[in-house]
Amino acid sequence: MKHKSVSIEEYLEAIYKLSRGDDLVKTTALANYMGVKPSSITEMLRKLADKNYVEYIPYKGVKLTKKGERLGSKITRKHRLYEVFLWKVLGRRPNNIHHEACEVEHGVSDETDILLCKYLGSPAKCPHGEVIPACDINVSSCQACNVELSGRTTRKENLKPLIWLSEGDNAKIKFIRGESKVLRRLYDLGLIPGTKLKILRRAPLNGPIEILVRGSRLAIGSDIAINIFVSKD
Amino acid sequence: MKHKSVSIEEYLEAIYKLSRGDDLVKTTALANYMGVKPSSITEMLRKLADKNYVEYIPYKGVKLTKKGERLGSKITRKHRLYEVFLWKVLGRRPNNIHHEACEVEHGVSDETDILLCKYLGSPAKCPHGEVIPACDINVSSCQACNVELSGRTTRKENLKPLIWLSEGDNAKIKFIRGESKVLRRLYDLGLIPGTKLKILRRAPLNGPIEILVRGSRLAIGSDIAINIFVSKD
DNA sequence: TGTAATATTTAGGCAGACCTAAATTTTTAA
DNA sequence: TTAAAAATTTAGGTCTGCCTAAATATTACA
Repeated sequence: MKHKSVSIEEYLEAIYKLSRGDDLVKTTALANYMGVKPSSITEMLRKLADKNYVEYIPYKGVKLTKKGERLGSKITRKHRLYEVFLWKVLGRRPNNIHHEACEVEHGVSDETDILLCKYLGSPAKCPHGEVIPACDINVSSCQACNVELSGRTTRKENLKPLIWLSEGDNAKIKFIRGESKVLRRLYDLGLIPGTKLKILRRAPLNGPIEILVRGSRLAIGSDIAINIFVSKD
Repeated sequence: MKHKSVSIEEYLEAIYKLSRGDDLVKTTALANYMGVKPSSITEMLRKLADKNYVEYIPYKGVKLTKKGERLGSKITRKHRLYEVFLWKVLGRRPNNIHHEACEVEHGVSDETDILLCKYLGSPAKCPHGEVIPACDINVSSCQACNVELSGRTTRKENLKPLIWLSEGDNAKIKFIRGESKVLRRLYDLGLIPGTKLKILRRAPLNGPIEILVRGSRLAIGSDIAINIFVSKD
């Protein structure tokens, strides 16, 4: 591998955003989002498919592979962490910072990603309210990350935020983000890494999510649910 | 103007670094520094000259115009401030961070530059010991910058750090960087913005600099001199 | 001073990421 | 169900920044 392509990362980030990791994304949607002509999208999708970042069905749409989702969510994460930095640390207003984050995100290293995340207190959302994806260190909580500093490995699975699941989905908790009080609160509810659950009902627009855990119903607010990352089964 | 070119900024940064703003830089020196073939350098220098960023004399070398120096020093500044951030705030080791700063520098906005500078306490050097160029806000000290938050204008002149001058040079102090104690210390020595001076003797390698101010000799350490920015006359 | 070594530029190509215009497929709705 | 509309892809360019090889200018030193 010689020189990582910034535009490949931009495409993956866009597809990640428009698909939430699931649905097929259409050429025109991408073209509008990225501000290029549809024909340029087609061309690039071919290239992404060649490199195994996406599954591309001509005329139908495109969706990320595991590999593409891994990179797409990583770039998205760097973008949003940098936005949080500009906002919380430097005091910038949330408008006007998106563009800067777009330019910088491709240059931020994985190491900076992790250190910045800790420095910012493992934030859950960017200044515009979007979920910050989980890191890819193989830990089950941010607390664990604070303890073992070296000898880190990488997660094999791509995790989804619980709040992205649909009614009826089954999943297993894999990672809990945030300060120790988040972890404790979830522990009290019996929601720890390894716990299996099913989505029963989703209130619209940031309302609570009803889930089934070990046979009993539970409603959790979106402010806490945003810190729960799962693997769908 | 449509889309600012990252590589133009990289060339200007390299020329700035290799020339310290003064001397002619040779094609081969640039080629080695930038890791491209000399023929690519020639081609780019032509383009830079067209855009009035450099004065290019074929077979002889190249040097920055005012405009080129302004941009070259600005990029260098962003690069080094970002390095200080990685080093002092995130705790990264100085080695291995240069590359990341190179990638990110072009995306850092002027506004972030200023806020980051304040946040870091107006640092004088990057982790590798290189001088961080002055900002281009039209103030005579960092203290002034803290006071007037809006209605800022831009300096018309490009300033040089005092420590870059040679024996015999005459100059005028235009800007003093750093916390209030730096300003006070220099004030006690009679070195305030507007003061004219002449370089009498430079000790090698970060030794003190002897200057002539209002008829009397004065020796200032390089740790303090690094915060004095002048216009050569 | 003249010639070999070195530095630099010129000429001609290539790859990436975009574009327009034309062709084709899919969708919509009469 | 089918024709018009919309979406998508194909074909053929452009522009940027790099490369190699060949030509030319400069420098070094015998």
